[in-house]
Amino acid sequence: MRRRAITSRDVAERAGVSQASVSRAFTPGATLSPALRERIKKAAEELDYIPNSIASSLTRARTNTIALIIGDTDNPFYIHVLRAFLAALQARGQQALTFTVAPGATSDDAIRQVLRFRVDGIILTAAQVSTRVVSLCEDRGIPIILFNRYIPGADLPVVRCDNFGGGRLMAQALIAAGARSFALIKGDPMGTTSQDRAKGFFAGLAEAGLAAAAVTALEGGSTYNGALEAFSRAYGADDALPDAVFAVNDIMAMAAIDRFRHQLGRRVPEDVMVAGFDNLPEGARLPYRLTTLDQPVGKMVAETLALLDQRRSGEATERLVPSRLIWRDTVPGLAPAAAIPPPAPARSQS
Amino acid sequence: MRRRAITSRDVAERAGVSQASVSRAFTPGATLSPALRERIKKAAEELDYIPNSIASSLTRARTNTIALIIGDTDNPFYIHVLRAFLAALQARGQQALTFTVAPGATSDDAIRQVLRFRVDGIILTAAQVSTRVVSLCEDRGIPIILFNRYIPGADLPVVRCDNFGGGRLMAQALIAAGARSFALIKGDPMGTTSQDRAKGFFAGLAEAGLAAAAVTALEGGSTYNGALEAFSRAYGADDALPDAVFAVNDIMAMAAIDRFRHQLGRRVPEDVMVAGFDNLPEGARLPYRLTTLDQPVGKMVAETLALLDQRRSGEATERLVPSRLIWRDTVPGLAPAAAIPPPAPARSQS
DNA sequence: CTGAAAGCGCTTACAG
DNA sequence: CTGAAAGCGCTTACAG
Repeated sequence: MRRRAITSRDVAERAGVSQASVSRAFTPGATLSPALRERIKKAAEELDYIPNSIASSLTRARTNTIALIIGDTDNPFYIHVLRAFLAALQARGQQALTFTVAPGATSDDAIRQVLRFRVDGIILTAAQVSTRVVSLCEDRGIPIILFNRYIPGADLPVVRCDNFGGGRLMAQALIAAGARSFALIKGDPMGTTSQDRAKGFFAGLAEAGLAAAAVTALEGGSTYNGALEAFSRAYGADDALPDAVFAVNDIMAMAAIDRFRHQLGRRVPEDVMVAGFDNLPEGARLPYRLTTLDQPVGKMVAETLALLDQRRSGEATERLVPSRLIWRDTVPGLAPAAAIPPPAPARSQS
Repeated sequence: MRRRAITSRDVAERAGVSQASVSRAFTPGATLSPALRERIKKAAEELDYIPNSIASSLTRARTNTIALIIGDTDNPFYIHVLRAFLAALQARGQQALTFTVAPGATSDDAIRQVLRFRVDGIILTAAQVSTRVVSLCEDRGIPIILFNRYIPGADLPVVRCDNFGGGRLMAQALIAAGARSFALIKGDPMGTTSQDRAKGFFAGLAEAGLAAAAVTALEGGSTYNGALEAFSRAYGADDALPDAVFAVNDIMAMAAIDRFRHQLGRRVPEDVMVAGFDNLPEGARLPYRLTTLDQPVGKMVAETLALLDQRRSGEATERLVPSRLIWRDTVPGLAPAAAIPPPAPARSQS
């Protein structure tokens, strides 16, 4: 039943040429007379020949495969990032070896796996790595690029949003909207993204002369449920609410809105303003109409792949992409709702 | 800079053994004296040796890699499915080569790619294939398993939810809740999933003596935005609403609720009942509290991997998994809200 | 238990 | 332009 696979040698025999010529017929750019090429293609077609790229990977020492390691699949933002990478990689004709890593866990195991496969590059999203494993990659000349995260010790190329700048911008915006007391809900304590957004937010407040005492800090673990619990513990039925809540990502901002509206019967933005960060398509929908900061996923993905192409794994590079304020309805009064561009989805409409 | 990779030969030299013994030291189950094994492991460690699985794939004719082809990343359900597969595959020590396919497009190109890579199996989710490509897989002994879809022509193993039964069940439930006029919104016109749910729904109505005339059928393309547009066209501010809406998936049910509540100012369920299918975690949240049918993703994924292990690619097998009614707040009166189990997330809380 | 050798299916200098 | 041959880094009969 499971017959031996058809190889280039079988095709060669049928076409009456050498095996090397068959290989050339399937190698773009190889020199081969049109006559031979045609004869070979015909024989290959008749035999349903499909070249074995495992074998070609072995000789060329390139697999045409990129590893995608994603550390926070609970945050829809990284799902959109994953979709964008998968689409972009496919468009480039590259394969994607996808790994997910439990939050908090290190991606060392995944990377060791990936190293066996001799991938052409590694993209690391919202996940941790040890410097030990980073140097294993460097020794092998396999570029590893950080997406929206940096690692203080290691000197890796990174593409990230200006998280600090975004946090600062949002502080200014909320102050302009009249807020003077705040809650800030943070995400992954190990993640530089959450930390930088929080730092930027505090910096923005400080510049306006508002003390850190005006801020209640909460931990939401970057998930909807984590944030819902944090808000439930922090704000009961009779508690006074802050003027504004800044969630370091949209999914936690959505949890804030749900807590206030559906469990406490408060109004957003009249009783409490809420703002997020990411510009998820989900946050743009009618139950939320969330004011947020846009992370340009498409642009960040393109920058990442461009860095990968340069593959100077030695030189550290940083591509900082700015975020942009998106005014919707959960913070009052600064921009007409109609003027707000919808988020640009990764590939199609969500 | 990029030095030659360390191979088993280097390790052999350092340990003073043959290259074959090094290979055995890294092959579970191979016979090798403990003394040698230890000496080899030590040398390997010192050299940072990582076995090349491209080479081993070539000799063993197994890559330990499964292709995941997913055709509808706009529907969050399939994102949850993808996450579940990635987690399960990793737990089994297998790699996942992930492809997305644009809705409506065929996965033939992706499968041809994958065939070059000599994957150990292909899982096809919400995507089309041609019978031509199916037979290419069969010829090569590569099992291909359909997840939540079947292909009338081809005789492929499939794991799917009892979509017909679920649609029928929901018809009965809505009738029991008092509904007599209905809107039904369908998804991908090419997808058997959407079709079967709709058929089951009509069957359930017919059994209760309700004519198909009591149903307004809409096309939502399985997306939030597609469904929102369909409802916007079908129901304006002054239009009478049906007693109940059955959306063939949750994401379209969420669009229905948003349209009615936020754009038309109607109440759900008082003015119109809404039910979905999938039991998305998103639909369980406070703004929706959606009544729906649960698809047991974890179980379906486990069944799929079990089928893959059998890899009798000739025999067609069908694993039908039942769905279960989840009563929440968008259909009144049949079960206490507190008694409803939350959806079981793929890996952790969403 | 261990080693020498053949082989997996390609690519790519090297000749001609 | 084309072919014969070596080689990529493993695994696995086959001897000993």
